Amino acid sequence: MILKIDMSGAIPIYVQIRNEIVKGIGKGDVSAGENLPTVRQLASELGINTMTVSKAYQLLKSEGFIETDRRKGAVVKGTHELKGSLEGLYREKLEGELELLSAEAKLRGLDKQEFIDLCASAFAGMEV
Amino acid sequence: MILKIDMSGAIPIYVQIRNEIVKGIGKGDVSAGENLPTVRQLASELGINTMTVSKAYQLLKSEGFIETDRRKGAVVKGTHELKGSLEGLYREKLEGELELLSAEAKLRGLDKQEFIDLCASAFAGMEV
Amino acid sequence: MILKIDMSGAIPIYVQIRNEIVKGIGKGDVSAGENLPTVRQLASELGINTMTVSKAYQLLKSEGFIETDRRKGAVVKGTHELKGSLEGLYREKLEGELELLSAEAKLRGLDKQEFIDLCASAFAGMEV
Amino acid sequence: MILKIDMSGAIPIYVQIRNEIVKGIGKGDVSAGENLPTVRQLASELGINTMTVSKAYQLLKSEGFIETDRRKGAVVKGTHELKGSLEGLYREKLEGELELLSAEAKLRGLDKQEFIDLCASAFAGMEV
DNA sequence: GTGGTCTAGACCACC
DNA sequence: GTGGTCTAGACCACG
Repeated sequence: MILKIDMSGAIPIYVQIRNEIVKGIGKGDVSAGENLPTVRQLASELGINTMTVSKAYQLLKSEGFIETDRRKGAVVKGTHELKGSLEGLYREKLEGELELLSAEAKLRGLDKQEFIDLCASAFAGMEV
Repeated sequence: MILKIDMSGAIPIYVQIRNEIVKGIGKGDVSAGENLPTVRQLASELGINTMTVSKAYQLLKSEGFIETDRRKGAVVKGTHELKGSLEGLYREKLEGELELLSAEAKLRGLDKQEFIDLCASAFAGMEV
Repeated sequence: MILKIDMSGAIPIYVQIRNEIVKGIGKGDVSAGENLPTVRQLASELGINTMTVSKAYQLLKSEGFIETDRRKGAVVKGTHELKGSLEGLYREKLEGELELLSAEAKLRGLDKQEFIDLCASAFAGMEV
Repeated sequence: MILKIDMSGAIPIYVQIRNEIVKGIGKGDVSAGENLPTVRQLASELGINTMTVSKAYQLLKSEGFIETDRRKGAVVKGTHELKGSLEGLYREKLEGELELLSAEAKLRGLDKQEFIDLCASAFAGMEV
């Protein structure tokens, strides 16, 4: 498990870790039922504080992406277990972010087709 | 010019203002050459400090979305004046964000078509 | 007399006018003894307030670059009349600015020769 | 880290701080990878508000001279990481400033050789 | 009237 | 501990 983290930059490290792991699950780098590295492992790999990693894991857990078991550590949950939870709120948030991204894309000179192609190829990267 | 701002919440107010204005420009609520409200106006409308609004305007200025003309206040720039500059960096950032969004969408149970439809309708909401 | 003015941007318009005129005198576009356009002329050409132009002329006068005569308007002074005045202060200011420019040039990757070549060609542009 | 700041005077304090730090990096007073004083430290040394220092740091950051690492504070970037980005715009700005300086130098009675010597010795003051 | 700057003091998230 | 954010109120230069 190798994560791209930008130590400087505005986004908090624990959020970056969370994001990278969500991407990793989406891409199938780690599948449902598999273990995430331990907090200590990941912290030492990235050269950061264990608290920071722990915070990321707690975030992932609270969002329903993983479960933490005292014996097995952090385990990725299946997609179907996630569906339906917070459905409405999530949709709203997603739509808001897409609205912002598409506004910016348009102002940067992308046309509709280019934008949609980018969206499609991003999603395609997720397919197993 | 009415902006939806979440006073509590993690995203800094000045970033929210920036985002809302980018959306507004994208949708055509304000067109190239038109004025944004003055710093004082917007600040009093939103019930916040002028410096917070000023910070948002400076951010928009540094990103090339607006200009501040000493005589006319803040003016929206044309879309074409933006193209090309830092093109590559922007693409990379956009792709990264779409990757994250599509990973999360997939894990939340959306299929490819649903995701793309959402992207398309977000872009369609922008000015023709 | 055509001046490049950036209406937005950090530098006050009257300072930009002052700078452009100093460059113009240096290049020989206007020679010692010649007239500058009247305040009204220049203001209408640039589409700005007469007060702004007037302020620029007052600045040039206070620095000794021009003289204003009620009958003849603003007249460019000769180089020799300028020499010696404020000699020490000017040198200090110039050295300070060159220090900053060379620091920045170095950090931007220019080597000494490139920097000096730029300085030389800038000065060469001034020779009549 | 001691900076010469002119509290009264036209140039904003945060710009002066930025300029002094750029010079400091150029001269090698602080090298790549080294830390700048913390915002609070510098603010109390200079007897000014933290926000003013913060503004200077953000400016330096936006220009690519420093990074702010949440763990280590503000860190000077290597010179090479700067090269190439916005190269053209920078050159234009530098040439414009040199044009103004050399025009003024000529009108103040400096000849070409004197001017170039000043440029050369300014650059020579920078770190080898 | 505008935006830009600064202060003094405060709170917060991050690590 | 750090930098980031925000406030309330003020002053200034610009045009």
